[in-house]
Amino acid sequence: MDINTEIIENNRTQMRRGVLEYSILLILAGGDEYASSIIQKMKDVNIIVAEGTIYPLLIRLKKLGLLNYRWEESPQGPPRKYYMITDFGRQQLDGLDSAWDELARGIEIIRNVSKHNLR
Amino acid sequence: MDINTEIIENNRTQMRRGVLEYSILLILAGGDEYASSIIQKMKDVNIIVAEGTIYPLLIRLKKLGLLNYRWEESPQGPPRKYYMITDFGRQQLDGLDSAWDELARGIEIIRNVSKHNLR
DNA sequence: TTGAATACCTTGCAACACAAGGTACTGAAA
DNA sequence: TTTCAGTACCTTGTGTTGCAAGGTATTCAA
Repeated sequence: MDINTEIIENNRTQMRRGVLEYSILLILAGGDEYASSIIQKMKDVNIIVAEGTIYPLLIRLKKLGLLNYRWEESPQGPPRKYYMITDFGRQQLDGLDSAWDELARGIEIIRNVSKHNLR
Repeated sequence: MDINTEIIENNRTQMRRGVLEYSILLILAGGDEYASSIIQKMKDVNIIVAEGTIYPLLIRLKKLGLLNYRWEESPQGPPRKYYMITDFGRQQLDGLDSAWDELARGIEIIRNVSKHNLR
C-alpha cells in the first residue's frame, strides 16, 4: 500500500475501532445474531471486523452483562451461538447513542469552523 | 465510577480516540495552533485529549509530512510551537472527510435497521 | 473417508492513548 | 534576587485492545 492511501486507511480503521461495541449492540438491539452474521452485517455498512476481534469482544460484553447467548442448530455446519442484548445492554445502548451523537456533533462543529476559516 | 457510567464513559473515550488525528487536522485546516490551544479547541466540543497524547501525536503527524511547525513568541511564558497543515495534509484530510462520512452513514444505517425492528 | 463449508476459539504481537513525572521560560511578588 | 505561579514543551511506562495467524469441531456431499 502506498503512503497516500495508507494514512487514510489507517485512520479509517482507527475510526471503526471506536464504534465496535456500539455497532454490535445496535445490531443485536435489532435482533439476535451469531458472530459470523454480525461480522457480515457490519461489513454490509463498510465496518470491517475480524473474527479474532469479535469473539473475544462478545465474550467481554457477555461478562459485562450487556449480552447473553443461546445455542441454536444450524441448517448445516456446527451449531451457532446466538447472542441477544440484555435489558442492561439496552440501557447502556441509550448512553452510547448519546455518546455517538455528541461526538458527531463535535466533529460537525470543528468541521464548520474549519471551512468557515481557510478551506 | 459505578459500572453504569463506566461502560459508557469507556466507549465515549474509545470513540474519541478514533477521530483524534482527524480532529487535529480539521482544526489546523482552520488556522495554525499550538498544542495547548488544540487541546482547548477540542475540549470545547467535548473531545478530551491529554497532553501525553497530543505531543507524540503531533510529532508523528509532522514525521508523516502532514504538518509543519514554527516557533513563535508568547505574550507570556515560553515560546509556542505553532503547527500548520501542509498541502499533503490537506490532501489526506479530504480522504479523512470521506472516511468519517462513510462511518457516520454506516452507523446511521444500522441504527435505523435496529429501530425498524425491535426497539 | 476425504474435502469443503461453516462455525467457534486462543495466542502473541504491535499500536497507541495517557497518567505521571519532568524541564524550561517568563513576569511578578516578596 | 530569589521564589512562585503560570504557561509551555516533552518522555517514560503501563494497560488496553484489535487482529493476523493458527487451531478445533461439526456437518454434508462426493
